[in-house]
Amino acid sequence: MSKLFVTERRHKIMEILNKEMRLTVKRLAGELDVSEVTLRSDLKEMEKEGLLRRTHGGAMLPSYPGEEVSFSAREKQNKNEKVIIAQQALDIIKEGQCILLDASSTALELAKLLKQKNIKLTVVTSGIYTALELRENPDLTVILLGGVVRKGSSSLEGILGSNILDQVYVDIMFTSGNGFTFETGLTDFNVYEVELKTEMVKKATSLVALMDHSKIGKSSISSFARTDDISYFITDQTLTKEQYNNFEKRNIEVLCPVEA
Amino acid sequence: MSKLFVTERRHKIMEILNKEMRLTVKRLAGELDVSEVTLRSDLKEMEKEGLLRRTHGGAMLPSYPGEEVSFSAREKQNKNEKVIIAQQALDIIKEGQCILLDASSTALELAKLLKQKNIKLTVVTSGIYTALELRENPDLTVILLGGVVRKGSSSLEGILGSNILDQVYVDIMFTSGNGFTFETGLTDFNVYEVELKTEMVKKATSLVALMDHSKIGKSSISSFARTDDISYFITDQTLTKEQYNNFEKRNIEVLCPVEA
DNA sequence: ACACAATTTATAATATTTTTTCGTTTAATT
DNA sequence: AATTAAACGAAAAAATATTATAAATTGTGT
Repeated sequence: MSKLFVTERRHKIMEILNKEMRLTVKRLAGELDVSEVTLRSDLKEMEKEGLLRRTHGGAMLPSYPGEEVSFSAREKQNKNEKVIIAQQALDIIKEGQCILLDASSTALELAKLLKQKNIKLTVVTSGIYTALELRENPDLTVILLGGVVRKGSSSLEGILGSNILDQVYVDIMFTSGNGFTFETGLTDFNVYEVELKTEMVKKATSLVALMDHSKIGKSSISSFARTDDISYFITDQTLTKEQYNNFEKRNIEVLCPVEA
Repeated sequence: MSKLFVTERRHKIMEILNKEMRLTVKRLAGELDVSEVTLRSDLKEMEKEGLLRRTHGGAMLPSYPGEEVSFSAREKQNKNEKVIIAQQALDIIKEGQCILLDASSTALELAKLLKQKNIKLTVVTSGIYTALELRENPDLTVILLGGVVRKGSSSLEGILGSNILDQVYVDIMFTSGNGFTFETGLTDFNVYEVELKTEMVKKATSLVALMDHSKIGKSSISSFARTDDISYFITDQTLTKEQYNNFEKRNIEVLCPVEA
């Protein structure tokens, strides 16, 4: 097998991990034919991005809410940022609309806020936990898309369930992702999830990106929306003038907290 | 079996403990293939986290002061009946099949058993918790149907998601319900859930009813399967000769526990 | 071809996990 | 209560895995 690029290798690691749910550094080294040191640095990076959980000797899929394991510290830390983003997103939503939420944790935060509101909405989502959260509020009609469910992901995957989308008219889609650059648009790493997200983006009249500042300037493996598709870009920190201008040039409305 | 990670091992310990309610260090050492010392340190840690209570030679589930015996006993009783039914259902399933599970708690028990098996299957379900349970096992391809999610129900409702069913070939459907009589067939009370179940029944090559004895002879508001649709009827108590003959007459195979 | 940067590897020092050993404690039995 | 076998805890030893650092490799641009 020819040498892989870093990105390709990490992609492969995720593939293996998704299939097997666990992996050892040793086996990986044999399989991918690189040194263990290299893989450890891969795994370290990937853990920082929340793609997996490191253990001695290997790595496992991260555990998600709903499982008995306690939340990782990282989850909790980023929560504030997600709430800040979700609160701003609320302002865009109007009574009676039909909105689409992906399975991201930011959209889950938005769902938690919606649960407490007195506003009639139809919400379509690909996130299982998002749906479970929203159903608590009887003002909301909650539709969960169908598809493949896999360990390590609370999202539905694949386009099996996308024909539900043909049966509803969607005003706004709220989505997050693993990275955003002006060139690549919104990107994510799970190919199957991206497959579904791409379909979701197509259906939405307007697209709202929910991206915390750490994701700006990064890009992941596969893209599910071009920059031109985006109508609103919501983030948790004030942007640089240059970034701001770039958004303005493309007619994208930016929402971020006012200067502290 | 390859060496487990610490996390995995402790997870397994909890699994065993939850099932057996008690465990000995010695047996664990044999089962998990690590030294007793290692396990003792595991148990010590886990006790600190409140996951279990240490004893000489082993560990037990922690007992909570306010535990109400009556309620939990009754719960368990009901659960046992479901487990008895689910275990019999297992025998019908063959490697490589595609099965359909509804959102009933009996089907959820079946899912829990399947989670522990080493058998490759495709499982399509309308139960959210059923899907979450099954995804833990990588041998299983889990497909969740889409649809409306409502408060108080962990089932998907309505036929929105039923076109996923057109894309898979289903060998067996396992379903429960609120009532069964020979005249009305299988019945349930939630009309929207029934709407989806009806579609599911149509798709399955063979239909297996999972009904505890208390439901036999009762009938609910709407029917989702005629008696003639049923291939197997699984229950938790021995039937009367009359009931048995009635099933036989219609060519329905009955599975129930052998006389005590 | 050269220098520069990025990536990967080798190696050695650390750190973690597991087992072994052994004296002590506990529980069961006489 | 004395005896005995099993279970325990502490600490050293062994086995693995990780990190840091420097060296080697590869790719890039000039």
